[in-house]
Amino acid sequence: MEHPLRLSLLADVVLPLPLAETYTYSLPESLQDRVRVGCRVIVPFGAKKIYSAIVVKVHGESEGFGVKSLPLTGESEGWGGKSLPLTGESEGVFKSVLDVLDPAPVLLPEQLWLWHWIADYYLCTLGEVYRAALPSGLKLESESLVEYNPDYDSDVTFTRNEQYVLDLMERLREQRVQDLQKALDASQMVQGIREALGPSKKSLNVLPVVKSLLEKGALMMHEQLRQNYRPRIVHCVRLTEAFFSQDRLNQLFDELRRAPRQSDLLLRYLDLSKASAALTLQNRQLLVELQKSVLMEGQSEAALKGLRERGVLEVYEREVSRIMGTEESTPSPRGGIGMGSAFSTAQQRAYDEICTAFATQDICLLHGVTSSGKTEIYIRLIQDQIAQGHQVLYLLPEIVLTAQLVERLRRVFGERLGVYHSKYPDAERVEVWQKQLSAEPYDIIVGVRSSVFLPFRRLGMVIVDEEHENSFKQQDPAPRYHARNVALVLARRVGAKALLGTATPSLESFYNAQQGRYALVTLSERFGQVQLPRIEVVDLRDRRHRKEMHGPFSTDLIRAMREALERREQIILFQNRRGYAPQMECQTCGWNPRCTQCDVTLTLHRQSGRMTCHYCGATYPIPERCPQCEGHELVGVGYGTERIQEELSQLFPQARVARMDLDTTRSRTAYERLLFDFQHGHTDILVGTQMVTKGLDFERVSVVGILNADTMLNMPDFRSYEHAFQMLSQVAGRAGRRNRQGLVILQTKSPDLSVVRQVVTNDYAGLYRDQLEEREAFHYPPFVRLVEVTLRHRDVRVVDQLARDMGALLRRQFGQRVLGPDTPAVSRVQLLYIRRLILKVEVEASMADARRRLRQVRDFLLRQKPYRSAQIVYDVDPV
DNA sequence: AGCACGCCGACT
DNA sequence: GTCGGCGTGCTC
Repeated sequence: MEHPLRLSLLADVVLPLPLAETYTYSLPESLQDRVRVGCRVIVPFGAKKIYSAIVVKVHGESEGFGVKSLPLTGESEGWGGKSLPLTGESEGVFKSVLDVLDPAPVLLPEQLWLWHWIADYYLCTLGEVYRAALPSGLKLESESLVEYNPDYDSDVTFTRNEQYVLDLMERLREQRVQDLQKALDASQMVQGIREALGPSKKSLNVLPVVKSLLEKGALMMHEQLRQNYRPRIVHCVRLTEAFFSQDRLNQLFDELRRAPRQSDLLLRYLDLSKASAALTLQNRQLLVELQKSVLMEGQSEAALKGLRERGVLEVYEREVSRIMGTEESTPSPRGGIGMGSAFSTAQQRAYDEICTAFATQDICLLHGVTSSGKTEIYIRLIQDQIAQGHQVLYLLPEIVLTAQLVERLRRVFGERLGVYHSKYPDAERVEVWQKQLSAEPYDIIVGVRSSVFLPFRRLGMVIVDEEHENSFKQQDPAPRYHARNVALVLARRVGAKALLGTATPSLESFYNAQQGRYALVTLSERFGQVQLPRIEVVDLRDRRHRKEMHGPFSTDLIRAMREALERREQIILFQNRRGYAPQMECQTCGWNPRCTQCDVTLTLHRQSGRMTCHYCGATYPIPERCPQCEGHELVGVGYGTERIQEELSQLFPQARVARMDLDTTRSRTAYERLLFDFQHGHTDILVGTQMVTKGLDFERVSVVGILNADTMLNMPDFRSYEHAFQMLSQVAGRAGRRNRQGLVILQTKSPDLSVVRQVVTNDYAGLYRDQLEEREAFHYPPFVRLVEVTLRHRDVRVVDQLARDMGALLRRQFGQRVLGPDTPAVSRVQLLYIRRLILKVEVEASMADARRRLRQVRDFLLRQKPYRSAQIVYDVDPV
């Protein structure tokens, strides 16, 4: 450390890859003072790739020798070729950092700490956390480009395929390798060359051809970092200072008498800039700045050129935020904060209780029935936080498109509010991220799951709305983290308060409240004395028996809908299956079309005229005849949202019916359109999946129909009743606003289940009591912690053997805490066979120890020959 | 996750 | 005899 001359530094970095280790790079002197922990750097990795990596540690060489992961074999070829002396003193041992991307860290120390916590707790790698945490605009990855070399040696000869690809490249000049295959396939289609290539070949594989063309020098290849994020630039026009005086302008108009176009343009400029000045007031700069595109509408470019040459106007570029656009029309009520809207006495009491609770406790559960006005309470708490100079993170589940809520919060908080949502363009998320790091960050962020990763310098409170929602738990790619729990960990770390709000608390949270770990505040009164809806249970078996079913609708439901339509009120129908029919069946022999890659029946989609696998997304044409018996009658069995919509149109031809499910809400705009239409009464009946259950507030919904509650009640899951209660209560809560009690028709084959009764009487306490008792008796959360183990392999025999081996190994470690292996209901997805084990860890036991053993078991098994190509996935606290 | 290297079947 | 399939191992 005391070498005064040159201390060469090393940086440990995290790559955006699922790798367990950090990697060490040397820091060229020129970069040393720019690098800090939390910065992004560009590093080469492997033979050719280049990535942006995050610096997690900067250290001197001797210290850096802790990188045991380096295989010090001494005969590494690729980088430097030097042997690696055990002292690690030599240059060339490590590759160099190529560049530093950020002048200041993009991650604050708390974020990095949180990354480590997540990787450790959820049994994943830092690289996986990195991938989830940063918006893709901040994650750079190189791509290979092939380029046509016009100067290639004309003596070389080419095969027919080479010549073909070369001709293509001569036109394209430069192309991403991934795109070249597509370009080739497309041109083959057009030219019908397939036959020329021989009938046996499905399609020409470009990679080998490109490789030989590279060797022959006809193509060149290089790696390029793709910059995904570009700031938005607008061109602005302003009057130069020389012409700020009225006299000078008058003189100018004289000069311009022969140039009417220029004169017009200048007049227009003065006009428009004054107009905008009138709106924005007092700012002298804004008085003269105008967006070029606005100014130039219907004007001539030549006139602008003339005025620029005279030095009257100047054109310049300005970076603008995508987030607010340029319309600053929303008045930002900076002074309005602290006013607050009128609280009901119940709200005031709840607010007071929360404040009192926070004096002694850090986490508070707000249990408030649907429409009790929780949002107003949040707003007041946010205002308090802002007044104290703190920031607030407001988390909400993925599915609730934030539009309604954001609109409401925007009215109160104006530009102090930032929105972080996966359905927004990535560039906007990058800007939110950068603003958080700036000197003037947002005071409140409303965001989904991934916003727990955003940097905050002064976080004072986290609000988790709809805390019971499962979409807070990331399912598929690791990290499988629960944003609510991560937010709680973050809050504790930075000393912030946490408020969990919901009408139907998760069992875990309510249990924590009962145990005194969380404060509990209850709000049992709907705002404005609106009554809870009346829930009518309709026994499907009985109605079927009495022939009172019309397809999926009982006569009870039809009557309720008809009456609502006559009163010009709106209806929401909930059916938790998308598509037309969840299954198809041959009328003659009973055959069902199944997915070739997954162990499931295919869902019929009328809209696309195809059959779809809801597990892998594959689609198939509808066969003309049954492949088993040649029969012609293949019919859809059961009801999806698409079919419900169709039946409704027949039942009520005059009603306007809309459908809200995954298929109709692919884009944010489509989603918002649907909501807008419903909200403004352009739709009478809204049919949908879970999406319609989530916190949407509509004024005129008087009837809610749950077409078939049994799909939820029969789930083979220890949480199925809890989930069913949550979902049914939430959807029921959509009914009956203001002046009239709503009506919910709940259709089920099991009307006598206790959970159905509890939904009807809104008896959360009853549900909680029953479920908790069961959880305790059968050792489920919150009495134990679960880790779900999923094994996948292409070969059934291998996966079965692995499942047995793993079961044995885990039992040796954990004894009877291991359940399984089992074969899940859907036993094969995307050609992979699936097995499952569950580990139950007592809450008193050391989870850290359990995690360490789980890691060991996984690493051990994946080193075994036959299991190398297997997937072993741990899901900590599965939902 | 890429990607390169290496070992066995269906085409020239 | 080669081309090209994907199993296996490595990346500072």
